[in-house]
Amino acid sequence: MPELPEVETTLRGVSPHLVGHTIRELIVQERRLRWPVPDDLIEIEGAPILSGSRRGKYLLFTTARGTLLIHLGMSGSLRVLAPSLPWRKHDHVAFRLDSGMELRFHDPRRFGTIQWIKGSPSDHPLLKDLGPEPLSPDFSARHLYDLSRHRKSSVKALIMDSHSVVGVGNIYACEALFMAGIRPTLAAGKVSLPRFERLTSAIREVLAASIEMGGTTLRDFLNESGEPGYFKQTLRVYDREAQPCHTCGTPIKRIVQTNRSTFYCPKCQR
DNA sequence: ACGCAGGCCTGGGCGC
DNA sequence: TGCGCCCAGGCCTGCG
Repeated sequence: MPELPEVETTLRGVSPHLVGHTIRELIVQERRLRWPVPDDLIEIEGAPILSGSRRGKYLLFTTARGTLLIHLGMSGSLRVLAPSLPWRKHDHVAFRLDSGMELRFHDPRRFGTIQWIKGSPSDHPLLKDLGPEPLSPDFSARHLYDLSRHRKSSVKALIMDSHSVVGVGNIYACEALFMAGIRPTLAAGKVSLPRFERLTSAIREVLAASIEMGGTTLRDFLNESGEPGYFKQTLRVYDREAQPCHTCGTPIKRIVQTNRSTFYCPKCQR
């Protein structure tokens, strides 16, 4: 489920339950995630959580001893619930809190990650080379333009590259390119500065709007309602192969780029 | 150095 | 109903 808006929604949902609280007990049911859950994560027991934040799709919870990093991969989710609730299949890790609740990590495909970072998170290998946050002022048309000169790969690959900008997954890459009227296959190096202006605006817009809608999910977040219902209705090209473009009626095309599905309108996107 | 396919996993949907 | 195949919202690694 998680693209950036879902990660942000998750952060907002779990943070109030974690920040200012202490993890009393760590329970690891399955340590085989993308990388093994590290042994020294046990150090989190007894250390009050000082803050929660997000960097790209990474969730960060800081303590005086270290930082808990969680990535949800393709299928991960977090819930705060009563420890008495039985473990579902694919519940892998639980953090028992002093509040009597627990944070539970669930991930069928196990592409997710749980790491324990000592020292500065921004120096961590997973974080140190990340590009700007799409909703921050550091993310600009000029930034993309400068990065893209002489790049022969596609503009879609550029915006999905976390060195360029974080948090733009396959869905929102497709959607933003549609909004900007840019053909996903276009070589990044051939996109003009004005077109990058449109593209950066579109990326900001689609992510911000989606986070807004994540707000609806926020309320019932703890009941594991899971999938936000806003999704399908909002999407203008993603997963709409052969269906008419909302703007011009032309059938939406599906192609494969770098092993991922790309959806676009062959008429509106040039 | 750069760009891309492969691989990590499970589950859902489809055609036969 | 069952089986095999394809596909999936991410991202690191290693190859050419």
